Amino acid sequence: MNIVRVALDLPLPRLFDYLAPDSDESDIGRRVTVPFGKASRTGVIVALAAASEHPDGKLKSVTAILRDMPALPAEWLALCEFCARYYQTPLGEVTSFALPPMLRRGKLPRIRKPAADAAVAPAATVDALPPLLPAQRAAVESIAGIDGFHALLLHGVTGSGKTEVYLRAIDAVLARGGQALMLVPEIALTPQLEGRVAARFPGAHIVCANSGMADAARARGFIEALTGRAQIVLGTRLAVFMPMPRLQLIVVDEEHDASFKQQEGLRYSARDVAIWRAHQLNIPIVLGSATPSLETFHHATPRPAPPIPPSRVGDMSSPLRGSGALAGPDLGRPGGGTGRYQMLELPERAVAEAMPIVRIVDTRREKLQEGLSAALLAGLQQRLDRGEQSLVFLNRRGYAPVLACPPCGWISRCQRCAANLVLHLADGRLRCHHCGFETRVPRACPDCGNVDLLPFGRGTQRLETMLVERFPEARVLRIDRDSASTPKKWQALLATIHAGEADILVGTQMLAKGHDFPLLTLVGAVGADAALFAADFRAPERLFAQLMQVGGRSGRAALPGEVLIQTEYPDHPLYQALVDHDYVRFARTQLDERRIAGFPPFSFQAMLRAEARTMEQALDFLAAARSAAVVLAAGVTLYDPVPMRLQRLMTLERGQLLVESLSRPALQAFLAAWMEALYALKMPAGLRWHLDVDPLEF
DNA sequence: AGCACGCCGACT
DNA sequence: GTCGGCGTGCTC
Repeated sequence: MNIVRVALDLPLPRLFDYLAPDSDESDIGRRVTVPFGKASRTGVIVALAAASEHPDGKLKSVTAILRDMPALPAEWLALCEFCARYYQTPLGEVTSFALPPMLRRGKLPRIRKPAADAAVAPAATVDALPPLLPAQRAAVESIAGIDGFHALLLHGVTGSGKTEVYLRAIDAVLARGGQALMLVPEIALTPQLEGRVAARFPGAHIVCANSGMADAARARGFIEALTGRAQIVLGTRLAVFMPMPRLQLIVVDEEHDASFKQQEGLRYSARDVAIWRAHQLNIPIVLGSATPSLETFHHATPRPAPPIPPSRVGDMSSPLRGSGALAGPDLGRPGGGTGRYQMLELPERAVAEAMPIVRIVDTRREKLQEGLSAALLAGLQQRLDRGEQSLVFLNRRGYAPVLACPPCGWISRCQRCAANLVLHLADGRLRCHHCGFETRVPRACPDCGNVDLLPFGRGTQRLETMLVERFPEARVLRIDRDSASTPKKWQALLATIHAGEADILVGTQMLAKGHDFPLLTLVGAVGADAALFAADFRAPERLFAQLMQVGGRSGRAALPGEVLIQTEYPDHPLYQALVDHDYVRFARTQLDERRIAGFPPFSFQAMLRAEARTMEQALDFLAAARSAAVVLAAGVTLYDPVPMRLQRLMTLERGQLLVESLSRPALQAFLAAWMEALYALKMPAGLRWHLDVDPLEF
């Protein structure tokens, strides 16, 4: 009997079998329409079978096997299967997510006439290529010399020429007739990058993949990748699922960036999945960053002597294949890493100028003016006098984080979330940054009628207002999610900056990524200290990366740059490392702390989260989940269920339960068994839960 | 996730 | 006497 096993987009961890008399091997990897209950659905055939465990008489027949495009290759299915296993997500949810929406629904885009792609014209002529620095050349040669799977960390500051190294590596792949995949953190960066790549490979067929694309274009790109017509695929995290039969190189730019981890639905890390995929295909992967994630840095740090037995290559159960199923991480060896990746250093800027000078401004003894120190104000005045641009970096939008009535103690709170409403004076509203709720700013205190409500704290709007008053001759431009709410507005702001029509920029982390501002010579960082003592153990790592990145915006052209960091902890090692541009020192210090505390990368984690109408319900469920887990939990630590840091979101109370292990395989084995138990657990109505493997947020 | 079936309160 | 609440059970 011909039976097909179908992955359907349902929150059920199993496949569904259907009769398909006319099916054969070539249908594995095809989309298929099937009757389901009283509805019809589209899924993917992942296997054929001669018999089903489901009672024979109850099998339905497929409606239609869609043979309208090439079947998805076995390695694509294997990639989805890995994600399903590793992230404990039903296979049908993974395949559905990995397909563009149009194909998922069983449709096809209208196929464009195959534009007469010139035969592969790999590179511009060699003499037109920019010259390489010695370190770049060494990196290019290292990559070129690789045969088979190899992960490389390309570590280099902003401006050190990482992109040029990627392009050379891609060039070599195209010359061999292969396909290359390049992942970048943000949609906003793809057009810019696409321009650069297209200019470099004028004859090549380049395809973009990101969630902002129109349905048809995305589906078309997917099919072009699948048929092998696309030579280069550029995209955000979801592009890691593009089928590419001749894939020979993966590049992950800004690999440390948190946006490679999806925070909802399939909570995958595109960087980690990319590493697994490179291993699966036995090809090299290049991870690039000025401030690598500590996980990656750890793997790219050589093992300490004496050498530990070689790692077990070929263990497909984990994306960062491990040092053997039962081996723990390398605890107790300060300064040592795992040596699984190769480190490629780009120590200097490719363009001729020096790194910006970083200075710490001690604000403990000083009376600040609206949060700004005399040193920063003087710096701004100086740049203004010289006709250069400055940037004040404050990672908090709005006018003030809260509005309060001092006499009676009222503060602006969100009705739906355990959070304050942020004052947005520019449009006279109070807004919740978590759920989007907003109201007019009240004229008087809703509790006591007092009309003297006071804003507390400072956001970008308030800084902007202050700077306009303080420097009336300056053109002050604010760049945050409010002022750059659409791509069009964002482009307009960028154009204004590039045209030199702004003197002082006030901005959030939006400004930190990927853009050069040639006229910018001063960056002031305000309010950074908060991250130093945050509950999240990754906060310092993020702060360092952010300050390094925002500092890198200054002094990229002919003008030297300066960075002023205002702090009440001028001696903090994080800031001192920034002064010295010493990422490696910072990373080692952090890794030592993590080693002692037993945090990743020295342990592996998963987070079970639950949301319900009451916190009691949420925590009760987590407690029940914990009880169900205890018998399974060999080699795994289960912590107590606790409320999440943002306790209530959209009127739902949220709790979480952390699971930790020194062994990734042990954690994986535990999670698989645990999920089975959890699916069997009875749930109060309205309770929802999910598992987050390798969580980034706590 | 949908979508059924299935027993207990206020409406034409 | 019926419309409808969401509890629980199933989908090849």
